[in-house]
Formats: sequence, structure tokens, C-alpha cells
Amino acid sequence: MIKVRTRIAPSPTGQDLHIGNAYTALINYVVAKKNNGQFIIRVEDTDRTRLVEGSEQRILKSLEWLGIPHQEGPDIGGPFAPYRQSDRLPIYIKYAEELAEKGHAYYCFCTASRLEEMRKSQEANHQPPMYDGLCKKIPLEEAKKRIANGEKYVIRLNVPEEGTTTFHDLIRGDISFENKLIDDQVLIKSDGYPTYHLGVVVDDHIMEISHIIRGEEWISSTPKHILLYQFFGWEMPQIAHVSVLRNPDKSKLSKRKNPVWVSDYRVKGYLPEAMKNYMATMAWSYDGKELFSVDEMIAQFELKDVQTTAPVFDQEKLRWMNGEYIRKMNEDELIEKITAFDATVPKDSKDLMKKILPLVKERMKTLGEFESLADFFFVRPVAFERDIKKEMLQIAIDALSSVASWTHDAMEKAMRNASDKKDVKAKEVFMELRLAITGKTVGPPLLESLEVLGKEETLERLSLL
RNA sequence: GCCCCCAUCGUCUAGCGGUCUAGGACGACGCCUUCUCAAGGCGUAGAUCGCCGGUCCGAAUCCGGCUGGGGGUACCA
Repeated sequence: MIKVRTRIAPSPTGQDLHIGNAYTALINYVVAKKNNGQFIIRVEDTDRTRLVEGSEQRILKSLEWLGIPHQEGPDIGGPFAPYRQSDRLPIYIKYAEELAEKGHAYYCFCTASRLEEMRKSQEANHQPPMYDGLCKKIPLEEAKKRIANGEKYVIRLNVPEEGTTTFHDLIRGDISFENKLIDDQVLIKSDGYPTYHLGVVVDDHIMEISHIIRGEEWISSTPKHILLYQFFGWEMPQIAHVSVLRNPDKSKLSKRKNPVWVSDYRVKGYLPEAMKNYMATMAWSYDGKELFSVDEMIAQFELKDVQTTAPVFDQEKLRWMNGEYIRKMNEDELIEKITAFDATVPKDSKDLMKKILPLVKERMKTLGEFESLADFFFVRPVAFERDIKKEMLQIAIDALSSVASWTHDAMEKAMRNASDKKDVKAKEVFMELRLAITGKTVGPPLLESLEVLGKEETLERLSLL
């Protein structure tokens, strides 16, 4: 039995966990769980220029919020610690030098300006922009001397000029690239940090990752990784590329056109279970079911069944699904969630919440929608959607004042009788009353709401108008 | 430009050569229910399966080309 170890390798270069990363995290987690394996987080913070303060912590927090737990990571350690690439620098240098000794990599002293000129002329001649191999000709000994003299350098992968590199993708099948089209990728940058390409390969090997599951934007750099595995003489893990998520206009999901941070969804009041369920349906379909749990997914999931087409992230369907989860949730839990989420709900209002919830539960699709639906239970309305028709309202006031038992049935009878007597439509009286009590024209069932508010508060509100 | 990936209702998808006059879900629309809005129930519209060839008795399903979309082409990840 092979040990299954999966991982995500986020870069702390954004505000929070990108929804696309959350998506691949889910799949990696499910694959690991399904095989009783481990799911690992490794932070790839090798681009010092794009580091964002606090990003790593927020990524970890969002993963936790989503309920995608990891067994090893920068926060909890593990047998292959450290799990942050900036803490592993000597390892990459060592392996890159080993490659250089074997002739599978070489030192390059080209300046940024020479590279730029080179690219410009290649572009002008309609040639693929890639490194021309100038420094490949420098003998190793000479290169070492130049380095000893303090010259700035990078280490480049020495890609063979002939042949093709092929790999088997678990969800897409065989994919090949001609070697002559593969660039001599920089492995170690002049600041001594590895590039992604060296970093992932070395760490995935050392950390015994068995399945690399990542976004399809990596497909074209995979041959470089394959070559590295071959040069090191390491066994290649299984590999699979999931589709990128897209904006409604089909371009790669971007923050300009769509909320992309997990925190965006958290602050709107989406539930982690709904998020995971929705992400799962984008990756894969389960027997025609729309609603299923992560456990069900773990039981049924097969990597080979993952969608190959890049899905549009549909906010509307997510909202619908979130509503389904809210309606399904048990009351105490929902009350707890709303109270924690909505700052306008007093912490000690559990009894009141128990009465309110049945009236609003099926009307809210996110926790964030509770406030506009139920705020009037906590505070008297100060603004009104439109002017109230006072004559109509008076009918309601008179009717309610004379109601003996404060139940919605009794109130309804009184309201309708009074309306009939005045020869006006009960509907309209109800609407003016709703407006007076809640400030709005839409909301939870009126009479049931009045029951919760109580006769005293109801009549007092009306008397103030 | 070059390389690679992908292609079924607006969106997510089912479909693995005959059972498809293409099924489901979201969304849209209509009706029922109704004090508003939802939820729920019922129903309607919506896909000549991107196009063209080929294989086959038979193709959404297999093959090729084209077109379209996407991704990549950095000392970013």
C-alpha cells in the first residue's frame, strides 16, 4: 500500500486564501483522506518582492475556517519541518549545485539588460522568447572563479536540446512537450532564493508527496519539473491538474471581476459547508446530487472523474446552496452562528432569537442577510421606506388595541374585520402596519412578528408615529 | 507569435457507440399558496451536443482538421 501524501503550496502574496487555492486544497484534502493519508501545507514564500504581511496567517486561518485541516504545516510542524521555503534555503542551493556539478544546470551571469535586449530581438524575429544559452558555454571551473570574485549569478536548468518530455496527468492523460521549446529556467535567483520550479520539486520529493494536485496554470511548466526529477534520479509523484476557476466572462478568476478571497465569502455570511459543497460540484459531480457533505465526497471521489473544463464561479448557485444549508441547520447552531456573525444582535438574546429564527430562517441565504430581515426586532425603525398612509394605519391600530389575546390568529381576525367594516382591502392595511412596525415593505410574516414583539411594544411603536 | 489544455441549455453538469425526439440543478418566466418577501409545490422556455469531414448499419459519444475559449510563455507563484 502506497502512502498517500498531498499538499497545497500557497504563496503569501495575496490578501487571503484565494478561492482557487481553496478549491485545490479541498481536492488535495479529499484525496488524502480517502486514502488515509496526510494533507500538508507548505508555504512557498520565495518571491521576496511580492510578500504580503500577514498573508500566511490569514491563509491558514481561512483554511481552518473552511474546515480543511492539515496534518503538517508551518503552524503545526511535522516530520519534514520546516514547512516554509524561506526557512529551507540551504537545501535548495545544495541541490542546485549538485545539478551544476553533473552538468544538468549551469551558472549564468547575464544581466537583466542583456536578457531584455535578447527578448526584444527574439520577438522582432518572431522567435519564442527564451534564454539563448550563452552562459552554458562557460566551463564550470571558470564560473566558480567568477563567483569567487563576487560576480552576481543565477543557476539555470540545462534543458536538453533534443527529444520530448512527456508526463501522465491523472485527469487529462498524456501530455508532451518538445524539449527545444522548454526554456533554461532559472533555478536559483541572484538573491539566493530558489524559484518555484526548484522549490516544489525538491520539497515534494523530500516531503514524500505522492500526488501533486494543482491548477492547470502549471501544465506548461510541468516538463521542467519532470526534467528535474530525472536529473536528480528521483521518482516522479503522480500528478494531476485541475481546471482554473473563471469569471463570468470566462477569463481566469480575478478580484476585479469576482470576489476571490475566502474572507470575502466569510464576511458575507457564507457557511464553510456550503462553500465546500459548491466547490466540490465545480470539480466533480456525484450521482446527480447537488447537496452532499465532504464525507460523502471522500467516500465517492475519484481523481479521474474530475472535470476537465474550467468552470465559471457562479455566485447565484453558491447563494442558493448556502440558503439550503441555512434552512437545514439546527436552530441552536444557527442562532450561535448568527449571534457570532452579526454585531447588531445582543449576545444574551438567545430566547428572543429562538422566536425570531423560524420567521426569518427560510428568507435568508447568507448570515449577512439576517440583519436587514430582523433588525426591527431589536430596534425601532428610524427610517421608513416610504410615507405611511395614516388612515389605513389607524384601522390597524384600532383593531390591534382591542385584541384580547395577543396571538396572530386573533390579530388577523381583528384586522380583517376592521378592514371589512371600513370597506378597505385588508392587504393594504397589513402593508401600512408592516411599514410602521418594520420600516420596510418586505420582511418576515407580520402578525407572527408582532407576537414576538408583544402587544405593549407594538402599540407603543404605533403610538409614536 | 509559439506551446499546451478545453469545447452538451445563460451557468454547473448527466451522458462513455443504439435505451437521447439529450436528463438534472442554479438562474429566468408562469401558476398555486399568500399580510409583503421568501420557502414549498406544479409547470414553461432554454442545447440542431462549436463547425466540417471521416469510421461505423448506427455518433453528443471514436478519429482528423478547423474555429472558438482558456492557460502558459519572468531572477512571479
